Amino acid sequence: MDYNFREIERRWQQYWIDHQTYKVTEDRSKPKFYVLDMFPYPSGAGLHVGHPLGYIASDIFSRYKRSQGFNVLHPMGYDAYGLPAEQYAIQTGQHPAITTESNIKRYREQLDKIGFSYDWSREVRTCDPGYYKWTQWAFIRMFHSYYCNQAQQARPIAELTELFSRQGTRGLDLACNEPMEFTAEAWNAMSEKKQQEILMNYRIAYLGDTMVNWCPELGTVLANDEVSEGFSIRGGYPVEQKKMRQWCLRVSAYAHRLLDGLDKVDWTDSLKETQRNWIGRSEGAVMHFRTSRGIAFDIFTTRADTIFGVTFMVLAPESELVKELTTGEQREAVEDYIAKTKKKTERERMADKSVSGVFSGSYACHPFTGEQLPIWISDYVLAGYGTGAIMAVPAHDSRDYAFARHFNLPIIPLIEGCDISEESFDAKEGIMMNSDFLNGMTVKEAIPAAIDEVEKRGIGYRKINFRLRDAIFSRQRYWGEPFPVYYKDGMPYTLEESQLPLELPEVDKYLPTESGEPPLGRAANWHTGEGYPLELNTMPGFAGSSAYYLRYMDPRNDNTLVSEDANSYWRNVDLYIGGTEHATGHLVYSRFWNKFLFDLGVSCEEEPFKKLVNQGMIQGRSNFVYRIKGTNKFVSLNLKEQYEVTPIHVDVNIVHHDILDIEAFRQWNPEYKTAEFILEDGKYVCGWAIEKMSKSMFNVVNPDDIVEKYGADTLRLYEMFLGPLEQSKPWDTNGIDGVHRFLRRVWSLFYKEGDLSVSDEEPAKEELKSLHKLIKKVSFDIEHFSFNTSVSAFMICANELTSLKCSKRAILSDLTVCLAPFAPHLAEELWRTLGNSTSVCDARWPVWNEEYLKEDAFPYAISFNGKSRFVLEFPADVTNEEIEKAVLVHPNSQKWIEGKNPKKIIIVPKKIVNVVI
RNA sequence: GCUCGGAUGGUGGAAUGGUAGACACGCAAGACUUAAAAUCUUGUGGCCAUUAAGGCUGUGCGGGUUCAAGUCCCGCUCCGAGUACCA
Repeated sequence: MDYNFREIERRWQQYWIDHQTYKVTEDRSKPKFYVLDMFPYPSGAGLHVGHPLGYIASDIFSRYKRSQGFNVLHPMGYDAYGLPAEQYAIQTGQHPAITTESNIKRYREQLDKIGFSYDWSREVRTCDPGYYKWTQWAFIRMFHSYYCNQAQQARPIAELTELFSRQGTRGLDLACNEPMEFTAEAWNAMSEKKQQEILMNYRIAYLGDTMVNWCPELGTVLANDEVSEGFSIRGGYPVEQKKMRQWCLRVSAYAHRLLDGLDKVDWTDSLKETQRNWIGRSEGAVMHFRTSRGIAFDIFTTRADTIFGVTFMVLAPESELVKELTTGEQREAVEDYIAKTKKKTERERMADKSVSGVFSGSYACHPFTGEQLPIWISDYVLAGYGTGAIMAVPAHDSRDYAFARHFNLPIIPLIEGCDISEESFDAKEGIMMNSDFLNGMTVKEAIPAAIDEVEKRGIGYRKINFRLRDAIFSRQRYWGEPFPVYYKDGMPYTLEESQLPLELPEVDKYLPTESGEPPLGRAANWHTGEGYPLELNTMPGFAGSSAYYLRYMDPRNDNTLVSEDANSYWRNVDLYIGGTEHATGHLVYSRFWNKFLFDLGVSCEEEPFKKLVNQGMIQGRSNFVYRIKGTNKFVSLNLKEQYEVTPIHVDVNIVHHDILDIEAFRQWNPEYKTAEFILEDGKYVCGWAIEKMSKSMFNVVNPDDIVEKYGADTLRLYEMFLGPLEQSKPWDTNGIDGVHRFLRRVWSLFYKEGDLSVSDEEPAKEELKSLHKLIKKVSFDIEHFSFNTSVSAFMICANELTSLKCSKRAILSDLTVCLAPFAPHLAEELWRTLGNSTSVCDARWPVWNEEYLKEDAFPYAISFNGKSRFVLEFPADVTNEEIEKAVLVHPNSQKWIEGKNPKKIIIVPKKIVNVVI
């Protein structure tokens, strides 16, 4: 019998379905382990060979943990809301739900062929009402919560109303959009509407006015990457910066905890660093300034020490202060400037390094010297960070320097010996000068000293600023979760939790309405029972993916997002595998969302993902043929220099080991039917290059094809064998034969000349050594996500056992269990072949025995190296004297030392012997 | 600009500070075959030597620490990824 992988894989996949082998329950008799993949967006193109890389790794890990006695939760689902389905709907009129459903079906078929151990009974889809009910529920809870900075916790908004009516804002430290102060009397005297408006300033999910890329022609907000040079990429319509009332999530309130939490998780340093930069903590001070006409405003600075170098002030063009501070004669110039900057997207403003700005006409008073400082307006200051206003210190900030040079403003150096003739001196080092009470201090001493003085004089205070901004949560789109929100008297109110889910309504078209409202504006009866209009925006993509890992714990529960029972058992994700591209998106939102649910007591762990591994991208390996210009003649790679040629991408599926299948090429495209070839050694050799895997490069390799040709087990092993999991690497089908050969070699350990031949004899020493070397190595490698080297270990073991002609049951049995996570189908088949009646998935992971790994020769010479040294291994308890004696009598060393008369034998730790001649 | 990675044969890649190049691809030779494919065996960093045995050299570049460096430290070069008027 040959290794018939098609038959084997079909049979056991069916068996696993029939016996629900991978279904898990909250079995409290076993320790839990939660292994999660980032769920995919089911795109129309289906899976290519790069997608399953992380899934295979997590599947190996899950199966390994299971065989170690853990109760493993390993679920899968779909991030089903998304733009491509909606765009397809706009073009074809097909409902996005239908497109999504058929894409999911295709994904599932492809995934099933690879033999994953998912518990599909727990599948979730973000577009399923039973699922998004809980996305909407979390939103309602965020709406009805505020963030208390003192307690560092989200609290019910009802508690805040209570506090306001008792003490006003006195003594409260709250996360908000704008700081407010009022007394209890003032609060109690306010109208209901006014109170609601004020509460909006504190809600965790709030309606706020934020700057967005607005495209009037398309009637929608666009993301930065959908805009180029002031025009929409789709359609080429003008885009402007517009302040719009949008739903936002107060992620910034959690900045501190999001930052601190990074110390408690086991992620790579680079990913943590990316998040730290994104959260962007900076320590500094807020300082109060006052114009000569008495208008007060605040700035934020991290360099309070440079206060005596301030020569002007700058406001962001969007700042509220611009109107107030612009004087009559400057009004026209200022308005002109603001109109110009408005046209640019934020991204363009960032890209455009040229200096621009306009004088406001006002002057600020220096808080220490009383000097008059001109107030300018420039787009190099961002409204969204700090207070939207800065004190400019041109000598020690490169941006201020460029601005001062451009507009001929004074520059005062503050650090002894610094050269500011060509550029500013930005480094935080040196001795202060020109700075009154700070003179003579180092910069590091001067920063706190300056802030102390500022606080003492009451002209400012210490402040930690975060770069992290609140998340804009509205989209003017159809294919997303509807907000459980209606409007009454212009104010938003949430639906009752019992009214959830609020299902996505049908619309006639998936475009904005004629009056520019989002697509939901087309829905009939889109209002509450009382006739109040419902929210027309939908939620963004990250809404549904923010808490899906919690829902997997209890996916069919209709009463709560996750029961306390299930949550207290599964707790959080022990291992999360996915791409780095989510570092500042999903992985921030998800952590925020979980912390909020933690504050609510719904999630019992503060961090959702304990360990996170980023799998690398698999790139494509493209092949080229070379057409001689102006002909239909193609020349082989190494002869192409003799002609003038055009390289043309050729489908990698008709190329083998860079040799073109000429017949297939002629069939591939009618244009090449009559193609002629100039061959080398009778073959057409193709060129190659590493590029992104995409249809247009003809380098997409479909996992289905690999499974069909080599089997799922070969695909799994080969994807792991390609290289380190975390590294990006090109797919190259060329090496796959080696892995396939290995599996056949394993098969032939069991089957000799077609017949099963397994003996019950006691294993020999060498066989045990080979097996236990494998168990040790593979156990270690799986724990360290080094799957490529464990595949190598299997190959070495199989080669050794083959040459030992091993067919001992005891050896083969353990080998099969080790192989099961990697090649589950083959392992299952062989396991049954050995006479087991239960699945290999239930077999226990073997434990290695160091006894078998010991070397028996003593001393054991490994090698000679260079002129004066050789390496010997001794058991640790051997004394140096014994070693010295042994070195001199050992045949290998004698042979080497012979005639050279060693002067000295040096034995260093780890029992390395150096012989000095 | 800043941050984080990386640089090892023809290729993908192995090496708790201890035989550099495991394992695999490719290539070469051989066996089987009418032939090819498949399979199996052997060889395979470079240079020199070859009847042998062997020798020299070698992990991007330059230093350093160490009995011992691909690995640790300092200074460069190049490549990749992320991020960026964040005051």
